[in-house]
Amino acid sequence: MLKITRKVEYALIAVRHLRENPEKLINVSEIAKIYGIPKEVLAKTMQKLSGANIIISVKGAHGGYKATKKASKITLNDFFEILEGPTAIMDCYFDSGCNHLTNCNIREPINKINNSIRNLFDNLTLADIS
Amino acid sequence: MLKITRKVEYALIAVRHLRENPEKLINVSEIAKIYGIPKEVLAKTMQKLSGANIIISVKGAHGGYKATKKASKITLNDFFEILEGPTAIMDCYFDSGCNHLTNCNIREPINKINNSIRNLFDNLTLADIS
DNA sequence: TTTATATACGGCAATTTTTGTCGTATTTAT
DNA sequence: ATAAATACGACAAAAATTGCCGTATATAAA
Repeated sequence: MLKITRKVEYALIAVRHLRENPEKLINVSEIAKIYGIPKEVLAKTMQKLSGANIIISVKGAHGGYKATKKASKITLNDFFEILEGPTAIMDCYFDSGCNHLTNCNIREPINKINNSIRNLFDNLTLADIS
Repeated sequence: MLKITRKVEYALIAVRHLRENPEKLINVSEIAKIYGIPKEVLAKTMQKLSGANIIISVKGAHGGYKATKKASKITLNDFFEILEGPTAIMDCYFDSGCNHLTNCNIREPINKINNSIRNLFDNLTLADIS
């Protein structure tokens, strides 16, 4: 529990790699090969990051990706939410229904914990892990 | 991602319930009914908590559980680890192998984040959520 | 203009993890 | 004895994650 997904792990690795090589345009295959990541999975993840302007894509032969200036300022919380949706240790925080529990006595403390975690990730940027 | 499991959720609910009723001995069926939790799942979880001396079990007819004094001082980190093992956002932190990535560039930052999260949960006790 | 190489995107299969169910044994109050 | 409770293990079902494939589009270079 409390794990990040491989998708996020791959994305962190890729962004760090791009930021370490700010000049070059680097393609998915290259990153996938270096770190032993399945190419297609990484590709889709990169597309999401590109859509969120964390990285820039160049199509066609000799194309690839490079990190944007914005990248360094992205918080981990934003990064996670771009890839995985809202950060919360329990879904009931964002669902109104909470259909499993007819009578919940821990919603408030859970929300406090959620806020603490979100606060933690709000204060870390991609620059902090690159 | 970054979710706690139902097992932990159920355990938090149950412990809070026991702590709200410190006099009585309360059985699994009762808690399961009140909160709409599958009895067998909760039962197994309670057994783990009992093994860790967070709650006391009394067998036989009119048996049940009640919270120990120790319970209030248990940190969330300990609580989570009793039920789910080590707290870490990536498994590679505890595995030595990390067989998926031949060349990892984010291990250090990940470890920092792990430490931050563990620090957060080390400073919250069951009393804080009861 | 053709070819090779790259991103973009959607669907689906395989795997892993989580969640829930069942059966049996043991303990204890009545 | 019987009923009600915990203790424990095995397995089934469901959900989430992870990986793979096919196709479309864009672009550099031959």
